[in-house]
Amino acid sequence: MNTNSSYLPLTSKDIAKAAKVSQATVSRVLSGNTNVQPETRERVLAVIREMKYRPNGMARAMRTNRTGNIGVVVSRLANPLYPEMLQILGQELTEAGLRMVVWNTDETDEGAAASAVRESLVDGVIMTTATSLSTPLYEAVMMNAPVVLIHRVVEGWPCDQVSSDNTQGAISVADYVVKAGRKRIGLIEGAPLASTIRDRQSAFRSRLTELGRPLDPSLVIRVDSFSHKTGFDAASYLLDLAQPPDVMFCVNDVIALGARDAARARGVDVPGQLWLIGYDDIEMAAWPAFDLTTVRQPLKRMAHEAVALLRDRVSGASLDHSTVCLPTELVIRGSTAGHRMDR
Amino acid sequence: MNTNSSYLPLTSKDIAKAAKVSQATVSRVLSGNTNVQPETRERVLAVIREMKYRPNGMARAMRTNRTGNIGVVVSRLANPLYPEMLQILGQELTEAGLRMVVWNTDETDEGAAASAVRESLVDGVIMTTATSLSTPLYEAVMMNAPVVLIHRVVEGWPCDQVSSDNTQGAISVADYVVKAGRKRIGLIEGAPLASTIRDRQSAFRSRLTELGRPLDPSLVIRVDSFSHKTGFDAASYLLDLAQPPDVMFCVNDVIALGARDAARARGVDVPGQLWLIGYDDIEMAAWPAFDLTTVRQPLKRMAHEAVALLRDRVSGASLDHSTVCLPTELVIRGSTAGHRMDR
DNA sequence: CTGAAAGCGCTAACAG
DNA sequence: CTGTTAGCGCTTTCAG
Repeated sequence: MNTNSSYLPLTSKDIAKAAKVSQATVSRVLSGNTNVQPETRERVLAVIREMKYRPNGMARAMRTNRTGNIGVVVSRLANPLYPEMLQILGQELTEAGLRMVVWNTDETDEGAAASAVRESLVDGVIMTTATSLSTPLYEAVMMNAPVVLIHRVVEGWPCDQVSSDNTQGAISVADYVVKAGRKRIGLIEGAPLASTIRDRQSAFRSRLTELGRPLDPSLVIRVDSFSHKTGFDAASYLLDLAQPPDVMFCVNDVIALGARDAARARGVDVPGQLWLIGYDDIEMAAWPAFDLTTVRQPLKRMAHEAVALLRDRVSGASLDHSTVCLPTELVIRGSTAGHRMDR
Repeated sequence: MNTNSSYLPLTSKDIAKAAKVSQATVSRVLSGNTNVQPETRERVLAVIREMKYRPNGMARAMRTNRTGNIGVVVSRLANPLYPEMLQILGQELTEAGLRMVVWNTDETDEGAAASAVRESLVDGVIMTTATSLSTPLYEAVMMNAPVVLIHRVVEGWPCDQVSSDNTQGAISVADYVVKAGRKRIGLIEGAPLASTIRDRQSAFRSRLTELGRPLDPSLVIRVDSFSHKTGFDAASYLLDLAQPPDVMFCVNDVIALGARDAARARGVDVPGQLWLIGYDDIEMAAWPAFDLTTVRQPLKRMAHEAVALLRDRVSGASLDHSTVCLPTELVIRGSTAGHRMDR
């Protein structure tokens, strides 16, 4: 006869009683670390199993001052880069025995995350979308809340920061494009608020200048947000110029995918008439429909690093603030090479 | 001189002392609900602001037996449907003042989520990937843990379930395809474990039979997982048949996108030579590169419903278990209509 | 090795 | 309206 179909708010006290030990002993076998006589431990464990007891996490959290929750702030999940980061961060956190609470902020309001750290609802925060305008977060950082910035970083903030080398990535694109002899170089850029975007476009510009091929301002267009549609529209504009570019560098992949579709819609052959280069190497970039040359960020390593840093900080090892910057890789695909997938 | 650059583990007691009131009064102004004299309240609030105090969430959670965390289980975020669901669920939860903790299970192990409810680390769980094989979750449900199933449902489980009408959706596809006079009807199906998939493919089959156009088994192929690649491969197989289908129904959009790319890679014109139909209406389905006819699930309404049900259950209104099933909509795009985006 | 006892910071009666 | 008083379920000394 199964009787536990109703509520069973068991506590360690109940277990103690049933196992004829003190409540403290139950606690000891649960934490596993302290010395308990093997027989006693077995007896207690048996009762726990028998009664299907689970310790109350909140009580433990309150006592230990640690929830095991890590907040992760991403921006609109519509940009496939963020789901990918979430997936990877989730894996890393799970492996570390932590839970991931997600805030999806539409380019604004990381206040919720900042509050949550300050209220001890999460042990720390991994921030993928920080900018110098992230005021509530900045305050949290100043109060020594465990925060690590990943992907986007903010110079001067006293916290751990993990990024990839966006400057180098953009330089490799500039070098590639010039070496390939492209003449009319287009750029679809964005607001220079995020460090990633800023570094990419400014490095791209200055490298081109260095190479004696400064960007023609009429071939540069700025989008105010990152989506397939804005990329589509921006690329359409450039393609409709009397003298359209023969290569476009897009500051991220979503933009580039939109641009690819704009070319498709106009019957512009890629890479025949137009080369297209993105940034991030999201999964879709490799799909035959896009087959996009792009710059890959080492997301896995970045996530791993970020989680490690955050754990150190949460556990109070008050080391200095690290700034790690990992190398990127130019991934050449059909949107710039000679062959084409399109019929 | 800013002195709070160091740790400040303030408690309501500290505020009480500074505001010359009892600690209980501080608690009262924080919860806002109980009667406090306006002047007192103001004084306390002033001190709180002044000292930048934030109440300790864990202590509150322990007292109220409510964390404000809701677990959401999704499967591999590589399927764009899940990020979309996460985004929408996140919005709904945020609006309800709740936090979203995410578990990304690769088609397995929702055990972590089940544990978390049982340990009171989350108030409830929204499950998007349940199947009859989800044992740990089933146990949690049997113990009355607040769980709601969304998207995929499992017949017979005593918990709230929110789905869309996959049967009707598939029927509308069958009707559409037959009415349009397609002759060789292909199907890319999956393992019938998830209710969504099972309902779609079985309804599609039986409707075709009803219409006197039973499915030709040689035009059916089953994939063992859902990704762009598996869709690509499955479609490639069908297209390489001596007599390939002139329409393919894919049990979800990711598969269909892969199929679209397979057609592209082979130079098969869509919709000229091949019609393509997916299911879910993920954001990318509308991109010009795919322009996919598909069936839309009312995700927003489903999420809203699920969160509402979960809140009721968490707050202990021990109503009966609801099963809501919302209508779907056939969205016709270029992959079946007369025009084409491809050059 | 184990039990007794003291709280973690808060909410919620219960008196005044 | 406000203060006093109990704990929530656990971890962690401190004795024995």
